[in-house]
Amino acid sequence: MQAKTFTEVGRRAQIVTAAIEVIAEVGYANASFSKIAKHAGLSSTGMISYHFAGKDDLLAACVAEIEQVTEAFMQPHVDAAVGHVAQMRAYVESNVALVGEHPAAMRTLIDLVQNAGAQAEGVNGRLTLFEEHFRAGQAVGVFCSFDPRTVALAFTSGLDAVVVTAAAAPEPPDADELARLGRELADLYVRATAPDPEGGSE
Amino acid sequence: MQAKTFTEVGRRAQIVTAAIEVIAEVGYANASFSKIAKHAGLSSTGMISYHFAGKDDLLAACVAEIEQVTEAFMQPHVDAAVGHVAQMRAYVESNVALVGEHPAAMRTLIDLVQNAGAQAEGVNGRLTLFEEHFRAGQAVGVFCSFDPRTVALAFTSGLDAVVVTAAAAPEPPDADELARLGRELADLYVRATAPDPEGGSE
Amino acid sequence: MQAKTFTEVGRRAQIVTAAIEVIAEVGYANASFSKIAKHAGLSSTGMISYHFAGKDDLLAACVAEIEQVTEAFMQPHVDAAVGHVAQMRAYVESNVALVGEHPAAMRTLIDLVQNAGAQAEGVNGRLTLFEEHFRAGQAVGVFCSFDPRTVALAFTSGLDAVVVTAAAAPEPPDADELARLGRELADLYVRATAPDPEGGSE
Amino acid sequence: MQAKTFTEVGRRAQIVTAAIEVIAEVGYANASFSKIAKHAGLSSTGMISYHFAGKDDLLAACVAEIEQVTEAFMQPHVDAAVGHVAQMRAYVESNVALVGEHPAAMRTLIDLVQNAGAQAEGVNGRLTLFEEHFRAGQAVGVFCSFDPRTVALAFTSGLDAVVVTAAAAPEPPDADELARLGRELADLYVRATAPDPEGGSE
DNA sequence: TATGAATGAGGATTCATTCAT
DNA sequence: AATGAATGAATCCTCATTCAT
Repeated sequence: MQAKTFTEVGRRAQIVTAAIEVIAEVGYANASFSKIAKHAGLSSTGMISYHFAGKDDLLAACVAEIEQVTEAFMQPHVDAAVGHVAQMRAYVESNVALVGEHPAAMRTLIDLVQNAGAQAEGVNGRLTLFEEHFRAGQAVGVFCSFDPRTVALAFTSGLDAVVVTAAAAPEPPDADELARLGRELADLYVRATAPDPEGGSE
Repeated sequence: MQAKTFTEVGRRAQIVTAAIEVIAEVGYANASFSKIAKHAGLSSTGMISYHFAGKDDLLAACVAEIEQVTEAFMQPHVDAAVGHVAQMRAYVESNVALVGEHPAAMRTLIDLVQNAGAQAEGVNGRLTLFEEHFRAGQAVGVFCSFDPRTVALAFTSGLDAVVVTAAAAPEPPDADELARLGRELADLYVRATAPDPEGGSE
Repeated sequence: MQAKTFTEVGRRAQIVTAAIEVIAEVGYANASFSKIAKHAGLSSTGMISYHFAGKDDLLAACVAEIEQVTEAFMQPHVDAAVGHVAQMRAYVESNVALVGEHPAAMRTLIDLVQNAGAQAEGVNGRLTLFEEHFRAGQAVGVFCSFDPRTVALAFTSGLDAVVVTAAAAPEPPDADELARLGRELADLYVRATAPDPEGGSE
Repeated sequence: MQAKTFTEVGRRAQIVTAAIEVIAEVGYANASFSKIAKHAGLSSTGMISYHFAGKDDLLAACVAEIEQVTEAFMQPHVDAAVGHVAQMRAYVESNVALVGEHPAAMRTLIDLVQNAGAQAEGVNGRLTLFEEHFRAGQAVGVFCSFDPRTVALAFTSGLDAVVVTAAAAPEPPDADELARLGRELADLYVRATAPDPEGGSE
C-alpha cells in the first residue's frame, strides 16, 4: 500500500546487521531479541517487533541479506569460469574467500541454514543447484558417474564446514590462507568427481 | 568417598535416553528440561538438575552415550578392514548403516555436534582421528597429497550431512538404501583421496 | 477558539465506525488501537491518539454514535405509540428490530455497556428513563405496583441479552424472526407489569 | 497419575481466591497474572503458570469454584420449594441473597459469564435449565404460553443484572434489602409467567 | 493535520535451578 | 534418593501513548 520509508529501510537494515552479528557471536539458539536490540543500540525489543512480524521474519530477512551479499560476491567468479568443472571450482573458492570479507555473515548463514530447517529454501536451493550442475556435467562427460544428490549433499555441507571453521577461528585466516583452503577443497572436489581416465574431456 | 550407586547410574541412564530422544524429536534448541522430564516419566525437572550439574553436563553425557553406542557398532567393521583405504570405507559405510539401528541417536549426535560447538570434544576427536589416518596413509602412499585437516573437516561434515538427512527423512530408508548411500559416499571419498595414477599402492 | 474542521469530524467518524466494527468482531477486551487503525485503513495508531484523548474517549464516542443511530430508529416508533404500555412495547420491539439494521452496532453497544461499567452514562440514562416511565405509568394506574428501579434494571438487561444473542447468532435472524422475538419479549414485559385485574386502564 | 498434593490443592485454591477477588475489583479485562500474583502474595507470575495450564485454565477453575459455592447455597432453597412457580421464586430469591454472602464471587461470576463467552458452559447450562423448567411448568399449566428460550434468556440476564448491581454498589445492601430485591424480582417473574385467569393451577 | 518511528511498560509463558521436606 | 514447590530471569510480543517531522 505504502512504499517503505527511508528510515524504515534504514532501521530494518540496522536491526538485520545487528542480528547477524549477534547470531555469529552467540549462535542461533541464544540469539534473543534483547541481545539484538542491545547490540543495535535500541532501547527496547518492542522496536524489533515493530519492524518485523516476528522472529521468523527477522531471521528470513537475515538470510535474504546474507544471500544477497554472497551472491554479489560469488556470482561474478562463477560466471567468469568456463565449463562445469571450472565453475564448481570457482564456486567453492569464492565461497571460502568470502570468509575474508564477511566472516560474521558466513557464520550466521550456516548457523541459520542448519537450524532454521524447514523454512530455509536457501539450503534446498543450493542443494538442487549442485545436483543439477552435476547431472549436466555428467551428461557431457566431465564428471564421472555418481549419485548427484548424495554428492551434492556431501559437498555443500563440507564446504559449509570449512567456511564456518575458518570464520570461527580465534585468529581469522588471511586472504592467502583462505585462498589455499579454497584451492585445497576445490582440488578435493575436482578429484572426487573427475571422469575415469578413459573418459572424455570438456 | 562413595561410588555411584546402582540407582544413581540407572537414573542417569534413563534421563540420558530420554534426552536423546527428545533432542532427536524437537531439536537441540527446543529441548527443555521439562520436555525431557516428561518424556522420561519424571514428575519434576528437579530430578534432572539433581543428577546433572547443568545442561552442559547432561548434553555431554548424551554425546558420550551415543559415542559409545556408535563405537560399539562401527569399531568391528573398521577393525575388520585392512589398509587405510578400506578402513576409511568401512568407517563411512558403517556410520551410514548406523542410521538403520539408531536413527534418533544419529540425529541427536549431529545436532549436538553442530550446536554445542566449543565444548564438544567428540568432534575434534573425530576430526583428529581422520586427520591422522590421512597422514599415515599418505606416508605409505595410499592417499594422494592434500591438506589432511581440511579434508578431514570436509569429509566428517559431509558424512554427518548424509547421515542426518537419512535419519530425518519422513520415511526412513531401509538397510539396502542405506548400504547404497554409504557405498556412494565411500566411493566418493576414495576417489577424492586416491593416489595419482603413477603413485604406489598398499 | 476554533470549531472542529470538516476533516477533523470526518476522521473521527471514520475511526469511530471502524472501532464499532472491530469491537463487534473481537469484543471489547481484544479491541486494540492497532486493530482499529488497520480496520480503518490507517497506517498508524498515532492517528487515533491524535483525535481522541484516550481509549475512554474513543469508547465514549462509539457509545454516543450508536445511541444516536439507535435513537433515530427507535424514537419514531415510540412516539407513534399511545400510552405507557404501548410505548414500552414499541421501545422493546423496535430495539429488537434494530438488530436487523445494525447488528454490529448492537453487539458493540452492549459489550461496551457491560464492560465500560462506571463511566457509561448511557446505561444509567436508559435505566432512569425506564424507571420514570414506570413511575408515571403507575401514577395513572396502567402498571401494577412494583419497585421501578429494580424492574427497569431487569428489563433493560433482559432486552440487551435478547438483542445481543440475536445479533451474535451464527446466522442472523430475519426480520420476521426478529419481530417475533420482540413481540415475545414485549408480551412478557406487559404481562409482568399489568395492573391487577380490578385495577384501572389507560 | 499422581493424586494432587495437599500443598498443590492449597496453592491452587489460594490463587483461585485471589483471582476471583481481583476480577471482582478490576474486571475481567484488566485482571492480569501480575495483579493476581500480587494479590495472592506470590512473588512471580510464573507460580500461576506452574499451577495452571494457562489463563483459560485459571478462569475455568474460578468459575467452577464459584458455581460450587453458589450451588451449595442455592440448591437447598430450591429443593425445599414445592411446585414450578415456588421453585423459580426460590431460585431467584436465593440467588439475590447470595450477594450478601459472596459479593466478590457474584461480581466475578457474572463478569466471566458475560466475557468468557464461548467456553462458558455454565451460561448455557443455566439457560437450558430455565428453559426446561418453563416447558415442564407449561405442560402442567402453571405457566402461561410463551417462548421458553427467550424468556429464559431475559430472566437469567435480568437476574444477573440485579445481582451484579447489588454486589457492585458502593455500600452493599444488607440482608433485608437483598431479601426485598429478591422478592421484587421473583414477584415480577411470577407475574410475567402466571397462567391466564381462566387457566389451571398446580 | 497527519505520519511513522519510538518508547517503555506490561502481557502470558517457559526456562534452568534451588531447596525444604 | 527423590519429590514437588518455588524462584526469578528471560522469552517474544502487544499495548497505548508521545514526538519530531
